[in-house]
Amino acid sequence: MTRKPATRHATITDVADAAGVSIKTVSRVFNDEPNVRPLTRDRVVKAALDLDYHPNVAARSLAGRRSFLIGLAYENPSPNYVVDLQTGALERLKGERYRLLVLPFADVGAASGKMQAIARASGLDGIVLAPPLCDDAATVAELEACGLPYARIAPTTDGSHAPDVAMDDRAATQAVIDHLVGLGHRRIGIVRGDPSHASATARLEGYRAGLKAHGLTADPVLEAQGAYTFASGYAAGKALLALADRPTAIFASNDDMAAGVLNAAYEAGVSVPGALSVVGFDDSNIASVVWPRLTTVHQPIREMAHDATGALLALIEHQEAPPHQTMPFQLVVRGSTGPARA
Amino acid sequence: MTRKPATRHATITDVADAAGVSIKTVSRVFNDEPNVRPLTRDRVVKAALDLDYHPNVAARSLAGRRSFLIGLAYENPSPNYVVDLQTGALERLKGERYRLLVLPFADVGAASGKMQAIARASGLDGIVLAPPLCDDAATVAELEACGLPYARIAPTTDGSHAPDVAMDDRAATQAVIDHLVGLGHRRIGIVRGDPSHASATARLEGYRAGLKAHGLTADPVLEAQGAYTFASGYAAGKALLALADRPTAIFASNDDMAAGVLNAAYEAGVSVPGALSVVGFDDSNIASVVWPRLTTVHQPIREMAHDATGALLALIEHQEAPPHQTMPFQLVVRGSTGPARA
DNA sequence: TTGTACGCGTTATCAT
DNA sequence: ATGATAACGCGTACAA
Repeated sequence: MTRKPATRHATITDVADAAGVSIKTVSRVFNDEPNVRPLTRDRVVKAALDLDYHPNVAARSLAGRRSFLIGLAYENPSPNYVVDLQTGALERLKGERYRLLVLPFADVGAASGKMQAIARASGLDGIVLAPPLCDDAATVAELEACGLPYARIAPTTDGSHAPDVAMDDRAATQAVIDHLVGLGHRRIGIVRGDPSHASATARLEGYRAGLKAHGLTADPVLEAQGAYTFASGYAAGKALLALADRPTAIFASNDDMAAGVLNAAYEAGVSVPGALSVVGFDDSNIASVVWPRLTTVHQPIREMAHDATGALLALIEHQEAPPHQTMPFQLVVRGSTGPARA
Repeated sequence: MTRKPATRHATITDVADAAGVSIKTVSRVFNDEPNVRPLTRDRVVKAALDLDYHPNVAARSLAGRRSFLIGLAYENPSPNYVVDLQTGALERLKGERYRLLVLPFADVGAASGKMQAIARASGLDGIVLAPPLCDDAATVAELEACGLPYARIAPTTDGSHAPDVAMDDRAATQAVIDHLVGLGHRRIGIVRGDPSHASATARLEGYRAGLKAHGLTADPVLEAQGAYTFASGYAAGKALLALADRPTAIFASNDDMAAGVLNAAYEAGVSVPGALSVVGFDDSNIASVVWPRLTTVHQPIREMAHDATGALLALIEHQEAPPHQTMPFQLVVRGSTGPARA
């Protein structure tokens, strides 16, 4: 077993010496700055290659006053959602000098008011806020106050000057109701999302508005409370199916809960979509993994995370953000919905 | 709209002045070094609080020659697995000064040979390697050569001096076979995992050894190839069920594929567990979300990630790693397995 | 127990 | 187009 030689890594000075230029010129080359002759550039590049030189991140951060680190803050119980989020952000960062720090929180309370401290402790250049943090007034106010650049993914509330990439949850949910009513359903239940997520409210509103648009009256009994988790969907589904006058269709405010409803239906011996139609929201991985496959609203989380990250970069580098962006939603009809029984 | 005041953050010098001490003393306080009178310490702490002082991460990294950044490298198609991995690592880091950089790779090839460059580009102090990267000879050799501290999660191969937290995949799979044979199954199929994952081989070996232990001969026809994804499991399940002399039980090398098999069974009108028993591996989120719930091997991924991260920290800070650790596995029997038909 | 002085490897300013 | 030199904010010998 050989001892690791304490090889000092090559520094910018080494490269400068080897290339016969000053360190400033090397710096220019590595920062794609103008005013360096192609020939000089080549010499520097070659010297760097020879010496296996890599700029020191810490030194760059210290001198440049920026870390090239951005955070992705979220509080979401669904692994599928989380991975989509990360993937989108990471994809945008590919090829950039920025790196991503993931910042999961157990609940909004754990993040609220501490965001600035976390950002400084980690030396972040900016933060991408995913639901429900992006809708937390305290968090937004804090970030706004301390001037840290941030962007929001799928916010449902206003009151922020930060760039964001949103989707119209309310309209999407209305489209769900249209679909179900079109299949002949009249008694439609809902499993509400975690009330601390603003999206839960938007979807509930869309549900009610959808019913109203078709001349149906919302029945409080059919509005079961969930928490965006599989277990909560299962429990809510069980309750809904135990109703004397039970619904022929259930809209779950996300896919994980819809999967729970599906399970409750199996247990109750209610066939889907024969005796019960089920709709989810998100079109996350799980929607295509359960049986029958879920009819759901496709929410382009990856793209949203991607674009929000891009907006944040623009904000950091040019102090200006692209305009507010709204993504189109799309109802994906699969096997879990069918005509209402005559 | 108020303009953000260009407030220079307080530095260690400001705190030193305010507390009437030297910067070295402040440094001592913030690094929990001995030899500072309680009274002095209090003065420093108070001054820091007043000035809202937070140590500058970049300066610390530069002067201290370490970034307090560790990477978590993986290549895994299952969101559930990935989130468990991250959660475990993050839990261990809670309260420490270290931060986590996630490093997902599209495939081992994308990581192989580039790990060192990535580490230097991001200024990592160390890396946690998850499957299948932890079993990639090139990656391990590279890390070994450049002397970057690393730890491995659930490795299936040897040839590394790094600490690791493993599980006996082979024995676990044998236990699966024991369970199935105990239920009267004789014709047992397998959906193999992605061959680039060493775990796929270990599980295949366990499968074969399990059969042999019960005097059963392995039938190549029953060894379908999968890739650890839902879709691959679905395809493999379909193929297995289309066999003239089809299996009465199928062991899928991970839960995602087991869910795929379940879907294939539904489509083929084969009832589970009535006409077909299905077993997964991992006990990831999806195992409890499909119907029927999957009998599977519980792999404590979070704990493994947690402990491997801890081992890495020990390696970084004390140049010595805790001994190799093996986690116990556990067969979780749920609804997807039942007695073989007479 | 406390302080001084230097170095870490860059970026940035201002010459040239 | 290029270079000299001063920050950047902190850790660390070494001294007191």
